[in-house]
Amino acid sequence: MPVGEFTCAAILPVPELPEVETIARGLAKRVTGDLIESVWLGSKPEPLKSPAADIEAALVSKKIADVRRSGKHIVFDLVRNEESAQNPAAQWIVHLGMTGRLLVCSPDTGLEKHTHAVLRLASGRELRFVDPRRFGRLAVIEKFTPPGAEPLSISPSDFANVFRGRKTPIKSALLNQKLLSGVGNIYADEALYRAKVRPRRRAASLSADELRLLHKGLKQVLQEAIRLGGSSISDYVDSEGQEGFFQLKHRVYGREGKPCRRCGTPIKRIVIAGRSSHYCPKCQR
DNA sequence: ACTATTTCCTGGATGC
DNA sequence: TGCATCCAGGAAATAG
Repeated sequence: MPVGEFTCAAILPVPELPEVETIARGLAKRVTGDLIESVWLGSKPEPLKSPAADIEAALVSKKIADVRRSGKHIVFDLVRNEESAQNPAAQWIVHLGMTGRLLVCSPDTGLEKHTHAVLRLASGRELRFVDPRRFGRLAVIEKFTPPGAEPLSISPSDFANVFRGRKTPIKSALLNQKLLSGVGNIYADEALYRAKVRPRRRAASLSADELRLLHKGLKQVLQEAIRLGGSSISDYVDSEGQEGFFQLKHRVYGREGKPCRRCGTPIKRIVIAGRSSHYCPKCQR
């Protein structure tokens, strides 16, 4: 499956901030204004963070006023049919975990294995949640607040403060959703490469310059990935879900042993807190 | 208050 | 060919 410089993650990436952004935009285009007529929730308790009855009660007879991203969460603003979009009665929160997908399809489409939720829409279509590995989560809440700061809007000084005094490796700090919301394994590695910082460095040991570079590199790589993902939204076909939206050329992630694009040194792979981490031993210090 | 480790879960890849 | 084993990783739970 790996094709050229792309890893298999290019075909079915674990959704991080840019992927979730792309998915939320695609969903917003397709289901905004639609009415949820009924809800089916499968498989016992697993993917449900709220009780099934609560989810059903919150969704049924609500109109989807908006779909957007917050961290790695997809937020559906729900309003009662006759009400305006201004004051959502509730929010449906979807976390895709590693393998979660939201499909908009015709009711005739065969139910995929591991389908955990089906929303029947007034337009005649269905919105389905499929998640083989079941790390994804569904919840309803009045008003969602992300645990950490948005990497795309945090100020440089707030960004620096996030890491102040932290002894944990910078890689782990980047992955900590209570600090920053939305950064996953791929973009953490890619941002550290751009900042020329090794993933094992203690977060607190980064200089002001390195923190500036890390902030800039993180924003750049996230925006680039959103841009590339966004360009393929127009290719969405109802039955296909969110396929093929990811086209970023990784510089380190999944490139163990391959030459650094900057200096040719073989990229190293190490494990930090159980997560694979990739870096250039020459460019990153 | 932090930090590190373990656990959940399944499909795909690998090895014998 | 088939079966066992390993590995991927987001985030919550647990332990220190």
